[in-house]
Parts: sequence; C-alpha cells; structure tokens
Amino acid sequence: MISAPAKLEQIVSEVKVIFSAYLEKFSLRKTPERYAILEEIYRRTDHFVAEALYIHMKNQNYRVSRATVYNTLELLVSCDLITKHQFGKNLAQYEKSYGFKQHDHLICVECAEVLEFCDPRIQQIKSMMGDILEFEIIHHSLNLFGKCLKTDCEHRIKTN
Amino acid sequence: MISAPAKLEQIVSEVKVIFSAYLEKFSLRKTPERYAILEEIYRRTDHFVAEALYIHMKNQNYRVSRATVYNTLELLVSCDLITKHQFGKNLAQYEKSYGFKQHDHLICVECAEVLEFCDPRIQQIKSMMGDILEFEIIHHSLNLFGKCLKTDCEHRIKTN
DNA sequence: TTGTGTGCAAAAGCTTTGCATGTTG
DNA sequence: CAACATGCAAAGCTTTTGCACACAA
Repeated sequence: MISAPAKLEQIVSEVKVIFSAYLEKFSLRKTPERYAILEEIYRRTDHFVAEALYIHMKNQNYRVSRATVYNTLELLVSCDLITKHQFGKNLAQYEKSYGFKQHDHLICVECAEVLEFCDPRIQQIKSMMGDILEFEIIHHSLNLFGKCLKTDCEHRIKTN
Repeated sequence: MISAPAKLEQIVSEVKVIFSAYLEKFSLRKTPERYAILEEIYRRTDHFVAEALYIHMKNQNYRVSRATVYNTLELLVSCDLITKHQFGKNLAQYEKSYGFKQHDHLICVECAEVLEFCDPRIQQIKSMMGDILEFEIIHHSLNLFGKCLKTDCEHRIKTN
C-alpha cells in the first residue's frame, strides 16, 4: 500500500496537471502565484477561509495579495478542484475536492464543528428533481444543522 | 373554500399570536416595530433580502432602522417564523415559513431564478444521519444548482 | 512586445455596534 | 422608573475594484 505522504505528493502533482489543462483550455496564464495557492490548499487540512489562506502564505513569506487569492480561488472552483461553502455565516469556506469522496456536511450550531457524511439518496433526489423541473443539475449543497449529543462534543467540554 | 385574501389575513393574525408568545416566553418587548416588520414580511411575496425589506418600509414612510430590521429578522428566525438562506452569495435571503410547506431550493446559476421542491427522502437522510452521527438535527438546507433547460427560462429570454 | 495577472490600497456591500433617546412593562 | 429597544451613524469584515507595474506567452 502507498504511504500517506506519497499519496499526498501524487495528488498534488495530479491537481497541478488538471489546473494546467484548465488554464490552457481558457488561455489563462500559468503564473507561479496560481500554482503556489493550489499547492498550499492541497497541503493544508480540510476547510479554510480565504483570509486564513492569505495569512498562512504571508507567514511563509510568500508575496501574494488578497486579490490574487480570491481570483485564484474562483478559478479553482470553476475547474472543480475546490468547493465553496456557506455554512450559514456571511463567510465563504473552501475545501479541496480532488481525490476525496463527495460528501455533505453536518454543522453543530453550538460549537460550529463540521462533520462530513455521504448518502446515496441525495444523488437520486438530484437526478429526479433535475428531470421533473427540467434543470441540468451541476452541483448541490446539503447542510444539516444540529446539536451534538456526544458527551465529548467540543461545546460540551467548553461549558464544563 | 376560503378565499386567498382571507387566508392571508388568517395567517397574519396567527403569526402575530405565535410571535407574541415567543416574546413573552423570553421576556422581550412587544414593540410596534417588531410587529410591523413581521406583518410586512407576511404580506410580501416570497424570498427577500434585509435591505429590500428596509427600503420597502421606508417607502411606506414607516420609521424604522436597519438595526431594528436585522434585530427583528434574527428574532423571527429564532421562533421559526422565517427561514434564512445563503444561496451561494454573501447575502442572506429570508423567507416566511409559517403556513407554507417545507421545501428546498433549486437555483439557476445563470439567471438566479429560485424554484422550490419537496422530497421526502431528505427527511429520511436527516433522521438516519442524526442517529448515526449522534446529533439532534434542528434544521437543514438543501440547494441544487443548475441550468434551466426550458426555452422560456429567464436567462434564455434575456440572451435573445 | 502585448496584454493579462499581480500587488497594494481604497472602495464597496452587508451586517453589527455604540450611544443617546424613547418606550415598554 | 428602570431596563430594554430604537434610530442613526460609524465601524467591522469579507470581498471586489482601480491602477500602475510585472511578467507570461
């Protein structure tokens, strides 16, 4: 079996190829900033917000601007390498999407913890509703909001 | 059968009772502004944004501030009389929810048209995921994004 | 060389907050 | 009358835009 670090390297190189193809297809320029942002995202853990990505790159002394971060995030959403979420707040959260299973989210309204889950029925709903309402469904967003019942939930620990 | 205007009046009076009970329960004040905003929402059509509600009340020469509008919208969300949505933009949209069937949304990515649909499977997903992940699910948000295939879709008309 | 992309800072847009005033309970 | 709610304007935060410069193609 392939090791986790090796798999990460493989994914990073694959997403670069996909991004390159996308940039070529639309005659967009292959700038070092764009690749640096893509790589930063794929080496980071799960969900992140634009500002955190910007700060993190700045901390590594990488010269980049917010404008470029936002511009590149939009490109990456367009070529399906990341997904953009709005978990009820006025703040976009992003997530890498290549090489990971499609999933939806369950958000704790008390501690804002985000869990992921998969359910095949959502695909059925998408295709049925697309047919009935005559839409070509491109993507979806399903968020469940609730309270964690486990005793070790972060917000329960906090309130002890 | 009861007429549509009569039904609206009935709903308006019912939501006022519910709101009153909520305000009493939490020892909040029954101000004229709060009732005026509630009434305005229930007499208006479907989805709206906070600013539009504010402008609309101003145009009727009702003296109200944005602060109060936002404050009241939050109260109404808390007592389940309206629901708050984020259809992919950094802009909250609201919708009255009492007396209307629970539904989800299908958004056209080209013309931003919003359609509503119901599917019982979403309830099954909610209860199953709540059980498995040990969450008490309070509410959910399911948005499908796609392109309208009908020839009379607004964005198709626009581009003619 | 040409024009797209970038950095920087300012602006824009939605929402929240602070403070003095008004009004509910 | 005491505390809470309101109006107004300013501030806060995320995101977008304008402009001069840099650099990919």
